[in-house]
Amino acid sequence: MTAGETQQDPTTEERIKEAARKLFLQKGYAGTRTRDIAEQAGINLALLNYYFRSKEKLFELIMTENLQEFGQGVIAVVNDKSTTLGEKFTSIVNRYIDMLERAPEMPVFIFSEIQANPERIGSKIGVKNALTNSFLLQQYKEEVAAGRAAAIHPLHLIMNLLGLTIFPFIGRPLLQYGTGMKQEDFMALMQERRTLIPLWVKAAMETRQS
Amino acid sequence: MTAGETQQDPTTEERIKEAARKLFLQKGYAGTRTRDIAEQAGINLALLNYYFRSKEKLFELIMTENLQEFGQGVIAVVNDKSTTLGEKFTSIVNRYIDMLERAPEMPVFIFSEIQANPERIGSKIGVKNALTNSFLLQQYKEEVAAGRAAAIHPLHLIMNLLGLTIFPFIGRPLLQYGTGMKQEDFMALMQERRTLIPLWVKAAMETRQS
DNA sequence: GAAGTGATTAATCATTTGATTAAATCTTCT
DNA sequence: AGAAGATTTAATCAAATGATTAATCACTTC
Repeated sequence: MTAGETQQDPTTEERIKEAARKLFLQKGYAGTRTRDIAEQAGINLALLNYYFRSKEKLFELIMTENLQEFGQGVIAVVNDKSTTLGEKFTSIVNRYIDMLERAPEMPVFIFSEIQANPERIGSKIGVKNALTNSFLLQQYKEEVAAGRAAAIHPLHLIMNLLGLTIFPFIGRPLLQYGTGMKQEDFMALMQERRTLIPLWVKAAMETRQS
Repeated sequence: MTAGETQQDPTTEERIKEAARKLFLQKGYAGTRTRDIAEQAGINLALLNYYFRSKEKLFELIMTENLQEFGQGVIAVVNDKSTTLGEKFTSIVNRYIDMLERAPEMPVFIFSEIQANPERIGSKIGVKNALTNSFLLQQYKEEVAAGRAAAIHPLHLIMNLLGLTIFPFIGRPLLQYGTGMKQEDFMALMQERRTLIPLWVKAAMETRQS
């Protein structure tokens, strides 16, 4: 099994990691028992410690990967010199919606773990000042200078983009319950938002306080 | 101590509830130890069970109150016959920002508990179909009929309003870290959003796909 | 001031939970 | 086949944790 695994059944180590990812994302660190992970992975409890030393270590691995993936949603885009501001909006929205279709629990997982244990996270975050020096910011400033955008704090833009995109997934259970909407209808709305959100963010960028 | 407590020191029962609220909101159900609650409240561990029977019961109390308060952010507003659509937007935004200044951890708490344990919540939610029959919805339909709003699904509007308002608080630790921004600067942005968000939501409402 | 009642405490219980150990099984190489 | 090393298992440990109990304390009532 050692090397060159092209589409083989997953290694025991991978099975554990997969099970851990699923349960941690759903139940959080404190809400997940190592025994649940073992059962989910179909392995003996001791194997978890054999491969990953401890629950804590396994969690840190999962958390780091998720923070990484989550951060890439913006980082990979904001410094692209070859795209317009509007194209960046579209790209970020699409990246996040793609991601959230695969792992809708990710945002709640990340934000709740940060809220519960801010100190534990610190080191693992790679977004430090990713926005303040970005090319996106520069492009926005040009828009403002040219009078095509209102001079609001650029963090408003980022909040708008992420809030409009990510929040529906965070609030989905409640929103769905509050409207009696079915799963597939909800997902259809998310598809509409791929094109709507960039338009809205641009419109917001041009809105001036009267 | 029995009755007529006007601004007295809180009852033991209240102290426990306050401590529980604080810790549950921050750490979640699974992450909170009854001993932590007791310590935080400055009481003996047994008193928690004396007053509230069990951790579970105490949690349900806190959760119900929070869901209630969170739901009132929209429910109390959407059926007001005396306000315009725009006034409703402003009212909802201000209500949530007020709420989130008091309890910024509330959204993450609510959504993560729902995600971790959807079945336990079900009964406690009072937002069932609160939106589908609301007066706000009717007002929006009139705007569409009059050609003053684009004919998008009204849930988009709600998502926009809540996403723009609530998400910044959910993502605050990450956003703050990612920009190196200080606490008070962040809060200043939230004050700006009180007036900006209603404008943006209205602008979005009028945006048509080209 | 004794009895009664609710509030509070220290001590303890039973279970859960993360982790470890020692033995068993499987794999690989010769 | 058999030694060597990696993987897996069942059993067990120690600490943490939710809950209970029996005793003590504080206050009221008669």
